[in-house]
Amino acid sequence: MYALADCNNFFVSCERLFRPDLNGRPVIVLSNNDGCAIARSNEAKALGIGMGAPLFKIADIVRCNNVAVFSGNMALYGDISRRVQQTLMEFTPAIERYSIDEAFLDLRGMESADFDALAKEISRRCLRNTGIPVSVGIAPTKTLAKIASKLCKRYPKLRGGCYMYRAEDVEKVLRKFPVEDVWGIGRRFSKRLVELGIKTAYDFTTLSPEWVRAQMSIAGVRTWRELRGEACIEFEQGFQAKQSICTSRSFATEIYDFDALAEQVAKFASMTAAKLRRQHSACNQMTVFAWTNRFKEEWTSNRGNSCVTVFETATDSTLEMVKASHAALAEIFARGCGYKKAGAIATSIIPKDGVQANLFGDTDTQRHDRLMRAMDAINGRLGHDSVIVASQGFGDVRNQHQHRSPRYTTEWSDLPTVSL
DNA sequence: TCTGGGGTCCTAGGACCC
DNA sequence: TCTGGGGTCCTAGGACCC
Repeated sequence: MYALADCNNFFVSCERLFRPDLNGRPVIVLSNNDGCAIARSNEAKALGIGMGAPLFKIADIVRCNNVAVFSGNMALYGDISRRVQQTLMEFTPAIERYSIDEAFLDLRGMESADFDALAKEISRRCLRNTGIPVSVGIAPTKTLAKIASKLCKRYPKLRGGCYMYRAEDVEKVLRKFPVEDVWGIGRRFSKRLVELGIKTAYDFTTLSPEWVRAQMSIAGVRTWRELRGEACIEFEQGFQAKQSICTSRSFATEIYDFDALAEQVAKFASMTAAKLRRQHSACNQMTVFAWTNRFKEEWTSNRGNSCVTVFETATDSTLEMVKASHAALAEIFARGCGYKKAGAIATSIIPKDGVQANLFGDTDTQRHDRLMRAMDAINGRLGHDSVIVASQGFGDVRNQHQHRSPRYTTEWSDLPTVSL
């Protein structure tokens, strides 16, 4: 059996921890630049605010219904997420952290347990320890556990825990479960399936595996088998190094100036390098991209561009990556273009201790390593961006966060920024 | 006026090799 | 005049997830 623990409306629940007055009121949390609603309380969902709805399109609903609005506060959410996970660890060390608000638990070996009681107890203890409401589904496959946890949200009677295993019960649930809500069946395929009359998860399980394979490739077959009770999505415990690392942002206003954009891109490359070092990796390649505003007609003929840099030797050096980002941007930058979003992606990632030295390289890797260690140590103690590469610039922040709550649980003390 | 950020996996097709 | 077969690797694009 697998359990899925899914935090309800997670970002909203985090904000409410410190603002209990908001219980019962519609609340939303916004994406970067206060762009879209990316978390909604049940009250906000009931008002018809969709996932990803742009703020300007729901401005009237927000105003007329006294919706509480927050900018995303990832420092807070990350910390609360860690605390929820700590509570989950009280039940088993076999935990797969699937996202900031979801984790799978591997319950194999606990067959004698009363799983329905266990599901409810996990939920109860998470709420008690952290204040976050959590839906816990237990089932023989990950895909079914996801469905079981969704049932908890739909039926408060379940008290946060749902154990689903008997074939006839599963079938009863699947017959009513919309195919588009199944984990692994996204917008594209569910549209096609519904057009073919495949409306529920149960309908999907009645298709032939050959048809599913041909139409939806092996990922589709995996979902098909999981719904039929055959576990075939692996449980991934412990730390997994990322195979690609991306840092990107949209800008509040379009950037036309090369130097201004180069500063932003330098910042992204620098953040990507720091993330690489945090997981003890180095990358062989970096992609720099700069896109125009995809919602604006005038840019349909010029969507922007991207450029791949291949390093002679795999690197995690901020200096090298910032330098490369500048050169890459120079390759793709077009005068007269209004850039709305840019980023830097590290790919072809390998463990840092497996880096092959390059016979002909002229970078003094050991000096870079020492410098990066010092930089990370200072930034770790004094707050990130205490020491930066000068080409990142000191320009004002180009993002909007009008509704940011305090970083209640992780605030750095008010140390001054140190420039070296 | 205003539209997020960060990932994974699979497949098809081209380049290249012998 | 005639122009193979089999394999690997890489990349771009598309699907999915939160």
